[in-house]
Amino acid sequence: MDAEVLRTFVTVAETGQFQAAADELGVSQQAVSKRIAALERHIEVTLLVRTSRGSRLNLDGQVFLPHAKKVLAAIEQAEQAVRPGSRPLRVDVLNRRIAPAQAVYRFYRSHPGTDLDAVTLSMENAAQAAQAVLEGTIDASFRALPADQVPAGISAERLLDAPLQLLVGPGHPLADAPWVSPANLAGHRIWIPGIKPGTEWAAFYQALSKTFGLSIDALGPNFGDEALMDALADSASLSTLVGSGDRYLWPQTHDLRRIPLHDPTPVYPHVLLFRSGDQHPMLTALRDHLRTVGPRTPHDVWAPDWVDH
Amino acid sequence: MDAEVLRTFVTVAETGQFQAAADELGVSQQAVSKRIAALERHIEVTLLVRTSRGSRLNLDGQVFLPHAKKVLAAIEQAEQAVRPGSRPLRVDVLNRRIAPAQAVYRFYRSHPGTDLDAVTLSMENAAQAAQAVLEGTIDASFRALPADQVPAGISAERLLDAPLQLLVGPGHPLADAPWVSPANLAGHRIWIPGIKPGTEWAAFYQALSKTFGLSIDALGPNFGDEALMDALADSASLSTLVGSGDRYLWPQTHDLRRIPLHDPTPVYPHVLLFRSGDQHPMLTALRDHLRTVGPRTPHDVWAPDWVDH
DNA sequence: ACCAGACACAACCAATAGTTGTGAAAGTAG
DNA sequence: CTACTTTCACAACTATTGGTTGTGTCTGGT
Repeated sequence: MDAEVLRTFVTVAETGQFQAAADELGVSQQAVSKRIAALERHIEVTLLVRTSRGSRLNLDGQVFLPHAKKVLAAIEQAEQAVRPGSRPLRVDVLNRRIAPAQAVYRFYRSHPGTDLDAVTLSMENAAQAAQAVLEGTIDASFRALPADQVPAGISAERLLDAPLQLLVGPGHPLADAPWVSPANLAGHRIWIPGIKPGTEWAAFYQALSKTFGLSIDALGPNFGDEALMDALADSASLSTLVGSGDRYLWPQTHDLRRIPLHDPTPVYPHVLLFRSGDQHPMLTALRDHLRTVGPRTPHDVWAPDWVDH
Repeated sequence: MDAEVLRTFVTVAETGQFQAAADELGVSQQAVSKRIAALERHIEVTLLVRTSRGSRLNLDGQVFLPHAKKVLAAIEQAEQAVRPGSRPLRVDVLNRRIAPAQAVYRFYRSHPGTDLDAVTLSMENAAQAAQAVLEGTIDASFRALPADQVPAGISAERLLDAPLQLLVGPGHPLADAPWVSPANLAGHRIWIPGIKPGTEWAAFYQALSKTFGLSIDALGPNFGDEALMDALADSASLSTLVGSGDRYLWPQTHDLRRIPLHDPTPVYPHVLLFRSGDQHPMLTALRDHLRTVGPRTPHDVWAPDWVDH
């Protein structure tokens, strides 16, 4: 039972002759004859009355015709359902609080009619996220995956740089500085709780530390934002690093200060991972959008050298 | 897009591995692999994630699976729809007033749950009815078709003999006879209006006339039963021939007499025409029924020699 | 490190579906 | 009534497809 055979039958039924159906389908009349014969042999019922001036449906043919059309419609629907763009693009935004989620949300707002799922995978590290993309669990993921770890079949495009800012309590020496260079953070205690070893976060902060000679304490479990903010507010020496994108997400209840970093500006580089050759129009639009909006700070930016080549 | 391919996909999706699906479908693992690959190539989307411990559906596969099942269900339905017996048997009973209609009705009553359409075709003659059967417009027809005119592909079985009776007015010489031999009708005026030339009726009455030396006036249009009954009631010499099966259908308003014919009993032989090899269970049941009920008068019966060999 | 399980690739073979050429049947025109 | 046209079917051939077996690669477990 082949779609082409059913299509042939429907065409013959509608045109009333084999030759016309053959022309319409772009095959020879004999091929149509064979297909119909095969169909009739398969269902063990003759469907058409052949005369010397065309063919008409008999009773069984009249019964079968709507069913054949229904099958064809179902096939059409099935093919449609998996056509690129007919289901929402599923993007892993890492964490709803930070830059990728905001970027995707802005994209969603600026593209009316888009259908898009922003999800947060509980993936340990970027490699696992890449695997999830490859396996089709999600369509794309914002991660900081080292270029040499991008698996075959996955494309990676650095599309979103999130500048880091220093977050300190009111008693911190840098509390009133307009900005600070990362090099000048050497010696300061920087606490970034909840970074798991082996993740791209760990690698990122390790690279940052090494480049600027910092001592970042990025171990231990995630104690929650409240605990961190409490600690910052109480301490005259403790600081942490946050993405500038999540500005409004940190409650102002603790009178914490955000100090921009410049000269250079360390950015957390978000690489969009997606299946190579994925034709989903929403994916193309998202990439175009991010490339156009240009969230990547153009000059005097630092990022780990293992991103992008 | 082939049913077998979709079935394979569904099986793989449900078993979780190619090998198990292959076993279930009775083909090799490689064949399953090829089929899935062909399907994915056709819809230009990968549906399954292959791992070393089986295969799982990806997002597109999950979307596609119910559609594939729906297509298979539609195919199943389509095949079911034309399976012998899934639609009512369509029998041409020639004329609702006479023997075939009654026989079919009795069959219908004695077979609960049967689904059957008794129709009256406006066919000029038996050959056309046979053609209609052949073309599948109807499934069977009760006719008196000469055996040598049965077209290829049609089977004919004489299943119903309708004995003729003489219908006369009260003033007719035979009005009070308990029965009469057809040979004794020679010389009597017999009027059977509405017989068209070239039909099996005309041939039947012609054969009857010739055999018993009768003079049957079977020409002219059908004036309607009322006109015929009026004429019979008024005349002391006019008679007509009717089937015994339609006994109760002739109103008794005219005080007409029915005289049975015997020695021999002329019967109108109904041959059931149907497509050779038709598997419709209702058709088989109808034939069995008629053969068992045995409407064919067993002895001393006359019928034209061109029926049944 | 090795083995077992799972899927893909390659080579080969049989069956299928297409092609062209031709024929029979039946309606149509001269 | 014959010749022509149209329609579908059949036959022979070919190309493609879909199946098989044999083998390879990858991965997870022992």
